[in-house]
Amino acid sequence: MVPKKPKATIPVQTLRRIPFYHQILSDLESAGETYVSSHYLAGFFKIDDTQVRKDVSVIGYQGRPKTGYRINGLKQAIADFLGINVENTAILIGAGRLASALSEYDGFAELGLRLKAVFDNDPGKIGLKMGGCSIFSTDSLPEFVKEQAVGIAILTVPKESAQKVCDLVVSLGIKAVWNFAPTQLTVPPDVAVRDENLAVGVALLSHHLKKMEVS
Amino acid sequence: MVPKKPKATIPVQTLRRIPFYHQILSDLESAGETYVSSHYLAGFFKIDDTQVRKDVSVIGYQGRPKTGYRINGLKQAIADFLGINVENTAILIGAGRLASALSEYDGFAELGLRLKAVFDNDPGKIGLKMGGCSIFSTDSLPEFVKEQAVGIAILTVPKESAQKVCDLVVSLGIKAVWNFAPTQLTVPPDVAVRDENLAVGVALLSHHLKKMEVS
DNA sequence: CTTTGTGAAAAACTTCACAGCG
DNA sequence: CGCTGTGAAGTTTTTCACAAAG
Repeated sequence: MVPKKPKATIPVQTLRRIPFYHQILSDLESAGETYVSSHYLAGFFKIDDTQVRKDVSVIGYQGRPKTGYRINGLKQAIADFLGINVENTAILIGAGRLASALSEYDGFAELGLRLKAVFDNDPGKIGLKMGGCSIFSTDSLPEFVKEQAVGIAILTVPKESAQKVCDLVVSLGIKAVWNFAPTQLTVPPDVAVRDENLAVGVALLSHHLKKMEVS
Repeated sequence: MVPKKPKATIPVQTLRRIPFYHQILSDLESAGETYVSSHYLAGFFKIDDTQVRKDVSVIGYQGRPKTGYRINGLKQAIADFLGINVENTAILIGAGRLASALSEYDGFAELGLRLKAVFDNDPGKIGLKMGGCSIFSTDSLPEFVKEQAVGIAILTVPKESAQKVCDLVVSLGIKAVWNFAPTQLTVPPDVAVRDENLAVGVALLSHHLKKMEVS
């Protein structure tokens, strides 16, 4: 009779899996499905059904024996849990090709991310458009952040300037940094950084290939 | 007196951290440093010094008391361990903007990744160049893979066709898939998939922001 | 009979404590 | 001392076992 379990401490591994659930549920929804089982969801990871059920219980959703989880109900619960319904605002710093690819990425909207502005140092780029936003000079960044609420700073700058730019946005009060530069950033404890480090992908796949050779 | 410890089973978490060590070491090397301590490396993660030393021991490298780890020695050991010295060959499927951003990513070479060819279905793109490679028709993919050894297939196709393309490359014997489409792929157990899923980044950062609001 | 929910057991991962070495 | 290396202890995460419910 108690549908919600706030649960004080959320397992990190669970938190990592939740976005994947959201994506799988979106795909299922598009495919016209309405119910899904923990077993089906577990199949996408190397985990047991039970773990999926524990994860769902952390999210605060309840399924039904025999039928499983209502897809749109669970998807909604995940969205609430993650806060991706609230529409987070974001700015993009560094208007290179990666920025261009990201800004046109249609998944952003679905995840509640709203791109507000793009910044770059190159005078040749200032004034141009990217992903429906104008490109401004990085010099105007402090002013912009003071006027507009910005949730997430997306960094697509060269690795040499990544830490410097990161320090800047942190000093302006931004609490979430999404780093695409191939370098490790250091931030105060109250700021979250997500490193979208391509080296990890290369490394894991390369390791898999090497392991196969041996065995 | 035994410098190497092959160690049968490698902790997954360790495997995830190793690429980050590699990157940090590269940065330190560029900065002209020669030695690094486990304490320094631990500072980039929320982990203890000890864990770093365990990770290094898994890699099979030995440090020196008082001085720490030789940066280029450890970096080399990681490269050997991951197999990124061996130069893995890769092909890119889906010649969109993301592919363009990836193909010009200079970190690939440093990680031993060699892009061999780009494939796309759009006749308007075939024959053009991307990242120093020619763009071929996807129809010619089977033939290409038969002739050339391909380690990694990089998927930058729309999510609707991702699974289909994945099945194709798997059927051609490719054992490592790097998926940039926002969907979950299913593959046989001997094939490794790395999902470079942007939704995870949005979700984790969004959750952090929501958590801050509450507390 | 199938699938969720959950306490208990098992496994994996991290930290502690301290030996060893320069 | 300062820092690595490692067995033991502690914590977190996953799996097992089984009750409950349609």
